[in-house]
Amino acid sequence: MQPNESLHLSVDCVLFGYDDDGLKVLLINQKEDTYAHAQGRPMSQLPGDLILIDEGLEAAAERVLFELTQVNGVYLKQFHAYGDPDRVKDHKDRAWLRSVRTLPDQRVITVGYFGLVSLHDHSPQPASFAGGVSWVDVNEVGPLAFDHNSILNGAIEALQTQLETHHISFELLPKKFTLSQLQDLYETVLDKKFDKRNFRKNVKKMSHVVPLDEKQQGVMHKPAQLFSFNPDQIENA
Amino acid sequence: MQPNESLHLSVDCVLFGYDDDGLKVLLINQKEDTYAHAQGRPMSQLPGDLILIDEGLEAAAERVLFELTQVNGVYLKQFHAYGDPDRVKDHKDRAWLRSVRTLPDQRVITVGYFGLVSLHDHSPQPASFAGGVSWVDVNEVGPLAFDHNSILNGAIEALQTQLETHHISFELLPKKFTLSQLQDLYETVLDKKFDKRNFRKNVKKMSHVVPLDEKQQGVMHKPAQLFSFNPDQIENA
DNA sequence: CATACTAAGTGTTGAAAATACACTTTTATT
DNA sequence: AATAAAAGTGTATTTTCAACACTTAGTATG
Repeated sequence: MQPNESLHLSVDCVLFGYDDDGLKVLLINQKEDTYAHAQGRPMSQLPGDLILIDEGLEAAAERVLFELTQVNGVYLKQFHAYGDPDRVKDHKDRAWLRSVRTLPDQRVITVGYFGLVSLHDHSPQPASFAGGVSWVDVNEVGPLAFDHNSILNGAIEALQTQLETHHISFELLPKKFTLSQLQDLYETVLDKKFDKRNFRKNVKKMSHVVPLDEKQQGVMHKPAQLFSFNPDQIENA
Repeated sequence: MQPNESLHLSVDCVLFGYDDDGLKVLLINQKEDTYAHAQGRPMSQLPGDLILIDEGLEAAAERVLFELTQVNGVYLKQFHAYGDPDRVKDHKDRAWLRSVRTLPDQRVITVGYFGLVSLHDHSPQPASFAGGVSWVDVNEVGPLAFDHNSILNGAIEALQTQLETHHISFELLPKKFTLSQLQDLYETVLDKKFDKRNFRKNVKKMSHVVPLDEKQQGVMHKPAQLFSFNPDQIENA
């Protein structure tokens, strides 16, 4: 039983951002100049980094996210660990690795976390070191570095199942929202349509969705009633 | 961003075994003599080990399982990674660590897998190196080493949700089984009762459960019809 | 001030699924 | 032949899910 002398561990964060425009994921664009004298082309990738030696996994995910988005206290959930021995060995990824890692040939196991933010009210300001940072519609994500496309897919699946089993929708919505916004969210994330009346019937049964004494403003149609989530009623079990 | 020079990664396997007697989990009893000249008492723990430097996570889980049970090709599923920096620092666990690890102070992150076997027909022969190995009823598990009690709980939860969403029950049953055995399995794992007639109605709708031209033998009551699973009909999605 | 535009909001009906419930049958044993 | 033990079976009720179209409240425009 030989020990694993030399093996690195990282976290990768799939940060989902939602607004009326759709579901986005935060991607990092590798710096162009990394590739000035190397083969390969800059690609996008998920925000991730090696964990610190005394840092918990969730703490690492929070730190990486904060460093990249300045956002704190978002919903974060581990969904899968990726440990293929060759997952960072692909030719296309070597130039970038050489530019940022002291030991670019080292095997890296990564633990995937997905995070949820609303792009409505607190729009996170992506800190732009290490190349650009951008929100990309989940349906328009091109090829990513490493195995990040499968990590993204794993995160999307995890988000979908959790949206149906846990009460997490409010993490993606503004504090005050309309029922149409809530329905759009479900339709976007689960990629299916719901009947408006049936959807509203179900919402009325959810004790954690509470109507406010307030209406939408500045819209050129019948203003919708606003709702919010009652944190006391949310069982996150 | 200091790198994680020195950090170990292991897999821990929660191997569930099922028979008419209940749901068991495979535990390893730490060797008594490890503690001859040390404080602390021998405890039970989950089978787990450091992964090899070129080994995938799932491959590592398969290897550990094979080394401990001689069983190959069992259903194995990753469910969670545990990375608390102090998870192997507890006083009670130090004597054992010193006896088996070259670097007992090293932080270890572990990835949990759960596995399923039927104790009915192929009863795995626990290889008995590293102390005894035993099947313990999941409801009678005492305090385990490290954070293995929470890992076990995580595995039980994962098993429960997967039993309801995926078709995995046959992994825990003999190739030929009765509907009462199937129902008992569901009741044991999910810890709730089902109505016999309604349960059977539901089973009849499952195209992957097929009746055989064969009956139970040697029972002193009406012999039950035997069923088996049709692998072609099982969508593991 | 009337009209048009836009999305909000609202109930009912039929079909399907889930639940509750008790007696008869088949085999082995004595 | 009687008994014991679990297998096997059907119906009625309740609940949930699915399909479906018009009216309302506000803003903008002529």
